[in-house]
Parts: sequence; structure tokens; C-alpha cells
Amino acid sequence: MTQECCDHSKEVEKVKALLVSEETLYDVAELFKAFADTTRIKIISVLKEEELCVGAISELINVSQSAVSHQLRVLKNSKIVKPRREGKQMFYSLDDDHIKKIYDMGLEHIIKG
Amino acid sequence: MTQECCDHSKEVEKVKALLVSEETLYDVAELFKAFADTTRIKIISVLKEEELCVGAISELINVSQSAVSHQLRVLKNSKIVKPRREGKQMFYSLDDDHIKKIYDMGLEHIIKG
DNA sequence: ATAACATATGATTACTTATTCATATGTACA
DNA sequence: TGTACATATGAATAAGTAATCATATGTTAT
Repeated sequence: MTQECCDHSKEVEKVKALLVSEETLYDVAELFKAFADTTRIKIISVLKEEELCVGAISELINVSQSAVSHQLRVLKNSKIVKPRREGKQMFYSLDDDHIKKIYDMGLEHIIKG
Repeated sequence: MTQECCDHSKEVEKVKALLVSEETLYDVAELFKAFADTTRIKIISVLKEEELCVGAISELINVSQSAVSHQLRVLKNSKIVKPRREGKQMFYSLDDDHIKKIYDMGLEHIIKG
């Protein structure tokens, strides 16, 4: 896999002791994937303000009902949003405050350059 | 695009006033994309501890030199890592502290469940 | 029950992207 | 200047994924 290279034994040993497990990192990547799509980040950006039904989200971000619904499922599976039924409508909201913080960090990074 | 639905005018108007621009959200999604891959998040996780050369990264995370190099380029283009040459070797480090914070937030979210 | 509304879903298509393999570039040293 | 080392890159393949279209499911009211 990796070819022989210079001797990194010092750095490698030091960092090896601090390594996060492969599964954990896999899950972290999965979490960030949920934020890594334009439609999904738009959904998150509006749900950050307020709980909304699918139709309202669709209208606000100008994406088809079907596409929004598909992406809401992804977000739901990643525990980023949670649904609530009210009659014919499904209302979605951000699952917890941590999600807001992660979104805000990303937004801040972009805005402040 | 969106079919007629119930009247969301109140929520829509309220949230519309707070909307983040489309380009900004696009950039935010791009930023999170950089964190949204197992190989890249592994690279970030080891660089968080210390500046490392390509060979050391490859060895530590057990990914081929070529794959690491390809992903380092992605991370460099996204301003997440920065390179420094030292003789034959290229050392990479995280570009700024904000990157660390974003990574930490994601990790924390996973660990604390 | 039936019609209308709101959302979800399956299949398909188009697009994106990560890895591998082979090789090129760049650097140091004899 | 030639060789070995460290990294970068291009092409090709393979795998993943987002949007659309058509339709199904679930809910309310008549």
C-alpha cells in the first residue's frame, strides 16, 4: 500500500497514540456528508430559523417537492432533522442544537473568509 | 417546480427575510464536502495533532501515497491544509484553527451520540 | 366511499468523485 | 550528470448519488 519513505517513526509513533478509531472517523465523515450538498444545506439553513412543512421548504429554497422529500429522508436518517405530523402536513425541524452549531461554524468560516 | 400547497405565507415571509444567499450556501456545502470523505477526514484527524509529510500520513492512515496526494490536493484547494516543502518532502498542516473547531464539533457530535 | 391535498417512494438517468496504475516532476546527493 | 527518493498527476475504471418523472401512501373533509 504505502511505499517505503523516509523514517517518520517519531511523528508516527506520537500521532498513533492519539488516533481516533476508523469507525468513529467513518461516522464523522457520514455526518459531514449530510451538510455537503447544496439542497441539504439550504434545507438546514431554513430549518435553522423555524420548523417548516415540506411545501414551505420547497417554496423557500425553490427546489421541487420530490427533491426536498428525498433529501429530508437523508437528513432524517442522519439524525439531523426530525419530523412531526400535523394533519396532512409533515413538519420538520433541526434535531438538536449541535446541528445548528456545526452549520453556524461552516457559515462563519465562509463569511469571514 | 413546486406544486401548490397549503398557505405557508406567514412562515415563508418570516424566513425569507433571513435567507442566506445561494452562493454563500453553495460555498458552505463545498466546505463541508471537504470533511465528507473517509480518507480526507482521516488526513484531517492526524494533521490536527501535528504537521506531517505525505509519507507519514499515508503510513498512519493506511492509504496509498497516491490516494493521499490526490486528497491533499482537494484539501489544499479548499484551504483546509497548507503545504510546506522541506527538501524532498512536503509537509502539510491544517490551515487554521477554525478547521480544527469544525472537525472537533463533528467528532464530538459522534462521540457523545 | 370518494375526491383533493400533502408527502413519500421507486426507477431511471446523468453527473460526480475516489481509487488505482503508470508515470512525471522535483529534490538531494554521490 | 545520473540515480534514488518523495510527491504529484493523468487517464481509466468503478462506485456513489442527486434530480426527475410517475405513482403510491396517508390524511381530511364531503
